[in-house]
Amino acid sequence: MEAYDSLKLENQLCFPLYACAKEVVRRYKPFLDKLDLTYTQYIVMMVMWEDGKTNVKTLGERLFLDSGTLTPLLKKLEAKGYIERHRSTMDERNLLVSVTPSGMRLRDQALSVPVSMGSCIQLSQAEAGTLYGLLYKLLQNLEEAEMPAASVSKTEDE
Amino acid sequence: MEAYDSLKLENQLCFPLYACAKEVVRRYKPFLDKLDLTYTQYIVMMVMWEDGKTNVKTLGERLFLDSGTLTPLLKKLEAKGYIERHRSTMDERNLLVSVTPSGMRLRDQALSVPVSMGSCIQLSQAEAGTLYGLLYKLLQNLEEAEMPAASVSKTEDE
DNA sequence: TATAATTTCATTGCAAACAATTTTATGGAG
DNA sequence: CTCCATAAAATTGTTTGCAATGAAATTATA
Repeated sequence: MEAYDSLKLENQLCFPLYACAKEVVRRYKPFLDKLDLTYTQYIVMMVMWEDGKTNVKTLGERLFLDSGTLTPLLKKLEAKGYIERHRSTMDERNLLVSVTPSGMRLRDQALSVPVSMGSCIQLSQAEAGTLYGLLYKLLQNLEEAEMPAASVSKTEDE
Repeated sequence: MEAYDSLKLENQLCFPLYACAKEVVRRYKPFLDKLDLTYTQYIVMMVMWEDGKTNVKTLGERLFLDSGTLTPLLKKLEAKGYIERHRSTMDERNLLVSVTPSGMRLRDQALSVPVSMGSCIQLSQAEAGTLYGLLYKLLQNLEEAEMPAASVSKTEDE
């Protein structure tokens, strides 16, 4: 047990998490290219297909993205004709985002994407379920922990 | 069971993976700021601390990064004085990267980072182990699957 | 009601990340 | 030795991603 073992890449949980996410998104690209979507645009469209209409704030909360990322991305989706952006008349601070008919048609083409990706993942139902559960648990833990105090002195772990 | 259920965000494995990775990296920021490192620079330094000397290709294979990402990043680390970059005299295509004494001193400051992050993650030893195993399994599956067959129709020549 | 605080989105600046291309170097095949 | 394929980095261009800040609308409060 060396003094610096905790700094070895293989002892990190975050690294396979980081690498996996990156590689999975990269695997999506060939399939999403056919829809003229990037991965982030794809998950935005998934919310749009489900909800039909929302605003930037709600979208950001669901996807863990902020307006700095969403604003230019939504403009691109609008330019492609998949969504529309309008200010709410009730509260003009809100930007309402809604799917267009063209955007809804895209949904049918997108149906093949999860199927194609499933064959890349190659995990059993049980493994995928376990992974899914742990990731959402971690996501929840992170939210509860808020942002680190940056001046954390010494926390003992078991 | 709707026809479009497979396109629901909550039925995706990739989304919590994507969101988790992003949020975890974000939680690193306050701690890494003290070392004047970004997350990607941090994992590069982890390899440098372990290996002392390597080249861009090997670094990229370990971290799943290409030269387009590494080249500017390594220049920044060099500007900070943590590493040095030199062409190999044996094969001038290779760029050798080595850690400086200043870079090695950084290692001691970095020791607190995994400790601090552990308290954000909040998973039991068993859960972390399961997650770790599944992520590496997925990573391996992705590598074996190569890039999706979307446009791979090349006949092999001898 | 005037103004202060909050909310919502947009903007700016910087650092990834990667595909595609280019540059330079090496290693054959003839 | 010349020509060509391969290999390793670097470069270019586009899209994320986020912190920090700004602008406009709304709400709360004195």
